[in-house]
Amino acid sequence: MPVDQRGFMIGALLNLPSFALAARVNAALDRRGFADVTPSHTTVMKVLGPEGNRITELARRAVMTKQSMGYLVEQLEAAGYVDRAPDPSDGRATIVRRTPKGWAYNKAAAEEVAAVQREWTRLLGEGKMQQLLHLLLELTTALGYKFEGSVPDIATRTKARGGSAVSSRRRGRTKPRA
Amino acid sequence: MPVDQRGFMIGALLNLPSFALAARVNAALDRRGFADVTPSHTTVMKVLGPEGNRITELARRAVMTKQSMGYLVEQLEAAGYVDRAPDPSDGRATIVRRTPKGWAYNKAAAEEVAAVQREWTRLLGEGKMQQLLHLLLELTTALGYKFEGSVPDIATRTKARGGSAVSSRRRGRTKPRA
DNA sequence: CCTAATTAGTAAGATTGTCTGACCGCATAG
DNA sequence: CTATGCGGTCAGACAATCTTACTAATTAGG
Repeated sequence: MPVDQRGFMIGALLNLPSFALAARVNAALDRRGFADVTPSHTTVMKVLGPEGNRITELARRAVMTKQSMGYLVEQLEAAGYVDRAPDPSDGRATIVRRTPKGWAYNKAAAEEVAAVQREWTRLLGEGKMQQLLHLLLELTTALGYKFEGSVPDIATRTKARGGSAVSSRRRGRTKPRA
Repeated sequence: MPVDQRGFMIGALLNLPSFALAARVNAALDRRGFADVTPSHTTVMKVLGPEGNRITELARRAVMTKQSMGYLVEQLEAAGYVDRAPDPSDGRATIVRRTPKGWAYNKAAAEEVAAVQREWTRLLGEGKMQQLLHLLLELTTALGYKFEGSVPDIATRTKARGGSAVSSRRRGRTKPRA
């Protein structure tokens, strides 16, 4: 590619494979009987920890309002992927947890990502794929993400409200309270 | 991280930096006076070639319907980022092209991505960043993406309808025509 | 202990971006 | 020169967001 582009190549170079991977995995999960899980629901499943979490915590991790998260959780519950139990330590809170079906979804998703990773390993060669994974891990770690549980902890991410959820700002942050 | 996770690490390892980058760049562009460009509009600007393109072509590249693309282009035109000219070679078609303001946006976006890339280069070291970029370029090339113009040609991507745009399938592909 | 401030979650309503279906006008191939 | 196809718009539906406003439970400060 043109040399004068190298300075901002990182954008496309991260986005294109990321997008391709998501498309592949989503399509595969549809075929495997999880067609009722939309990309939005996938976001929820990604931030949902193995022991379950509160709505508010999920909303914070997914960088959306708790109302929006509540809406998505409601649908996931209706579809049988999660259930809600009262939090014994706090009467206001509910804990959202995976059901067996939710775990099956998780397993299937992990398998499909693994399948794509194997395919890409064939394309790139084992050594280069290992290098790539290692470098990406170093980058994500340097950016402050942690990989302790079965799911990356994105809770530490810079709040970024108004980073991805831009639209609202279009009409001027609404009025400063009546 | 746990070894048994390495098999599908690629998912998070691509997604997290990709997301972080997008958030950073969007926030910066907002501050620089482009707050009226939403993430959806950004998609359009990403697939819009330097010479301009037809709506249909843009829709195909962005993997969305031409109606949706028409809607976004309309807004970008109203906001002054693009204009529309009749295609001299085809009376039906219109060419969507960047205005000076559209080019300014492009320049600002490239600068911001470059700034993040420089920052990440400091975190990782020059050598490792070059390695990373090289490996990612190899991967995207192997996946069939091309980097000839100023914008990656994602036209060759597998159509993927029903990969990312899953929602519609939820209520069963609508009825098979009355 | 009370009261005030905070937090978890829900409710109601608006908005954005997307889709499908239906259409019009130009283009091109028999 | 007519039929079929393609570029684009219009109309209507809907999913996933957001904001504002609220209730109930918790925690902190006298």
